[in-house]
Amino acid sequence: MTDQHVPSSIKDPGLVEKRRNQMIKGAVSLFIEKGFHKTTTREIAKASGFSIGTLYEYIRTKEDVLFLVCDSIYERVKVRMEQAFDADTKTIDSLIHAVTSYFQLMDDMQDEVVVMYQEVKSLSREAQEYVLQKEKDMVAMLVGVIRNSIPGTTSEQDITLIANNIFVQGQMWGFRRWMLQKEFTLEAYTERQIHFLLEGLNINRKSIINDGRMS
Amino acid sequence: MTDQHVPSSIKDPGLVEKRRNQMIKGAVSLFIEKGFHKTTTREIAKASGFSIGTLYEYIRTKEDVLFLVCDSIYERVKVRMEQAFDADTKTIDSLIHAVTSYFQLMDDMQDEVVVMYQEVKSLSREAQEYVLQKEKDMVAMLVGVIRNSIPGTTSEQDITLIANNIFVQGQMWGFRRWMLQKEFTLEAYTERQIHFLLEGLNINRKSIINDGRMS
Amino acid sequence: MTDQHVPSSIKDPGLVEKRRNQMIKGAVSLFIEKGFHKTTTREIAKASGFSIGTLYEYIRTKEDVLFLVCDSIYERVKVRMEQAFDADTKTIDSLIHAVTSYFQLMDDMQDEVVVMYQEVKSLSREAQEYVLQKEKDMVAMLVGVIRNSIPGTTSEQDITLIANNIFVQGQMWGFRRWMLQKEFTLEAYTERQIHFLLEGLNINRKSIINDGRMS
Amino acid sequence: MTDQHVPSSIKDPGLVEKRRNQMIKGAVSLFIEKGFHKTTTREIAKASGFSIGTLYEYIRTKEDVLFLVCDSIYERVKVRMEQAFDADTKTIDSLIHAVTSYFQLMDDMQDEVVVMYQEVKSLSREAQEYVLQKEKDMVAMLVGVIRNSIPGTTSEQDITLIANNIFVQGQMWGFRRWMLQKEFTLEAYTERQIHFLLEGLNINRKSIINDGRMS
DNA sequence: CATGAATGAGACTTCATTCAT
DNA sequence: GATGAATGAAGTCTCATTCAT
Repeated sequence: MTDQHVPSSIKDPGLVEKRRNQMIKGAVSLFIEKGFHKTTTREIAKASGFSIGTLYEYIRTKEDVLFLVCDSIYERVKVRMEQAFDADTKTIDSLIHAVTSYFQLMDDMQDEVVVMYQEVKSLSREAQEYVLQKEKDMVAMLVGVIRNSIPGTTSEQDITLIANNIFVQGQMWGFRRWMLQKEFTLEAYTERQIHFLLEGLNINRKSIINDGRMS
Repeated sequence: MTDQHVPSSIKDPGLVEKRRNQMIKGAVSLFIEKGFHKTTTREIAKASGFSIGTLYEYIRTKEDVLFLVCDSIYERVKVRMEQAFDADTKTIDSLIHAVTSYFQLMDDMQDEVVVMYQEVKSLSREAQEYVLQKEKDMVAMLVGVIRNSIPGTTSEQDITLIANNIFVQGQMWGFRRWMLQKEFTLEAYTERQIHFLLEGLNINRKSIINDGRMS
Repeated sequence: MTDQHVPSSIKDPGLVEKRRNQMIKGAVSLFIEKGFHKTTTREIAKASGFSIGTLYEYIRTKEDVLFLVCDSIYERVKVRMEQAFDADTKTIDSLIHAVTSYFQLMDDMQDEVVVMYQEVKSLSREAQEYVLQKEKDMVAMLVGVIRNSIPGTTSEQDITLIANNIFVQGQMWGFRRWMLQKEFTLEAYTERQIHFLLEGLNINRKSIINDGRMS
Repeated sequence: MTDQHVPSSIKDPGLVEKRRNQMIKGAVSLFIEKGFHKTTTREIAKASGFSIGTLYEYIRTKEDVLFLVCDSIYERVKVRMEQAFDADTKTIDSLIHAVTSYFQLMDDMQDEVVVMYQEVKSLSREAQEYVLQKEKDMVAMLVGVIRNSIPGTTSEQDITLIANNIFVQGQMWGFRRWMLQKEFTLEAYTERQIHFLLEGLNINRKSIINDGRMS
């Protein structure tokens, strides 16, 4: 869907979406490689496969590219989280599944996620608040899963804290890869984090063996 | 001590240290306010209390300022961690004390820590590796405390994981302040994180009441 | 009549004229509002009611638009001057009538006239000479009226000078509106200028009351 | 005197004045040659004898150059008018002298004056109002001379009108040079305009021969 | 040692013009 | 004939860095 937050001079919405996707794809890899500030608009244009003039038909400002990139990453993460979290079962397994899926997702998109968190501060206050909301939505999803899966005695505050812990543990798999990915496979990392999570909640998990791998 | 990694044309080491401290102090607040890339060298010079010409007597490039700033923050964090972790006691209380002290430290220096992690990627590869080593040292300190404090049956891998978790939980207090610091006081945050930590380790903590507040 | 000085790729002369009239109308108001240089061709196209592609079917360059605009203004001024100056009577009243009509005209078209004189220098030398000729024609018309209306003892040089004075006094009503139109109504301005004109020529004007208002 | 309306990053006011004078000199000739919009900042820098970077140490914006140029021209005109108008004598000769001097001035500075009036509209509203005030001051000077020199029966309105007429007649010597300077010498032009001026005022001037030429 | 004026590479952005549909 | 997406030359302005004083 065409992002209505960044106006374009091009009228055809389908074209706008297509070109912006090219743009995001090109920009993400550049941002991963050298960061937002060291990437020039000409490089973005070239990596997107069109001229600098064309680039500016689809955005107003270099910062718009960053916004589009961040928004797209958030969106992709969110969509995949929604897919993974839709289990109706209210068992501990659905929490295990959610965490496993989320960690897998953070592994798949680690470059994007790392870049996004490093550069988001370069957005305008407005734009930052916009993406912050998406972040809150995602934490809320995690909160929902946890609340459904564990004994009702846990306080809302504790649930929030645990959700944040899980959220950040997913991110740290990417941010601290130089340490963690030398010591753990993703599977081992996931297993141990879930272990401590459940122990922390005093849940006598039968088995973590039959957790599903997410699609 | 004068940082030997950044050469200066000035001979007097005492002067170099003095000027660099002025510089770091000025630069940190600018970086916190507007980030490294949006801060100009002129602004740094002015905030440091001397001219642009003088600034360049004490550094070679703008990146040197960032390095000095990151290094200084790491150093301050490390020093305070060493002070807090020097307990010889091998009890669970020393872990509790260490975590509490560390979280307090992360609260005190949250602006600096946030800035440092956001900008460190702008350093050269060399410089990044240099500061990464400090990061590893700090995690190692945490590993040491944990290993000393808990039953010997815990695997080294688990200890590493727990150290990383604690480390990141300290950082997230600053990074996610917009969420956490609305829901928790530092004390409550600390208490609950320690609670889940010990539960996760199946430690039947007597009391967390007598944890020391660090200096 | 289609202006043959600016070629068009469109064959149908009626259409060319129609489109160019739309174009001139749109462009004039833009030029009045923001000047030639700050007006973009896209804005001209939009104000004209067609697309940028279509605009370029009827002109070759942006400068052509300016030429068309200047030419159109000159033409409109000239036509109205011809209507007002066609009196055959060789009396002082026809001079009074001519000046009155001309000032009225300059009042009606002050925006256009101001814009034209401010932007004409942006035309090519050729185009400037072309419109300069129209200017000369208009002064010549004034010269004709003066020569016919006043005693034959006045030198040709003086007549030229007076024609230029009148010409410029008409323009200054628009150019210096911030001063003159605060102090004078158009009627008062006209009356006093004619007064000094006739006094300067030592003409014992009977009455200025019966000067005609032009259509 | 350093123009306080355009801030500079250079601290030494003497240097600012010196460099700005270079700048104005270079810019005026470029503006005369090709107009403000077709002159690039790089050309201005080169014509001023310094680099583009240095240019921007002394101004914020290209428009600042135009403002400095217009202000400087106005100031030079005003200073010379003050010198020429300072006569205390309340005779018709002082009017004659003033007009003669003013026309001479407009002849000397015709290029500058023409450029200034053509480009002043590109200034911001603020800046336009600032220079407009100088224009008003100059007209007021003319008004003062006229009021002192002619019989007291003339109305203030008429004096204003005459002052504006003289003012514009000076300008038109430059603006309409393609016509006037082919037909008149400056002396003849001056003589005939003064002739009509005095006749218009019904002043029986003794002789215009002994009018002073201004410095 | 300190200063700050000078430099110019290079960044972002605009916009007149073209041309395939 | 009409459209509007694509182009890229060129413009304004910034800022890290140098060096004469």
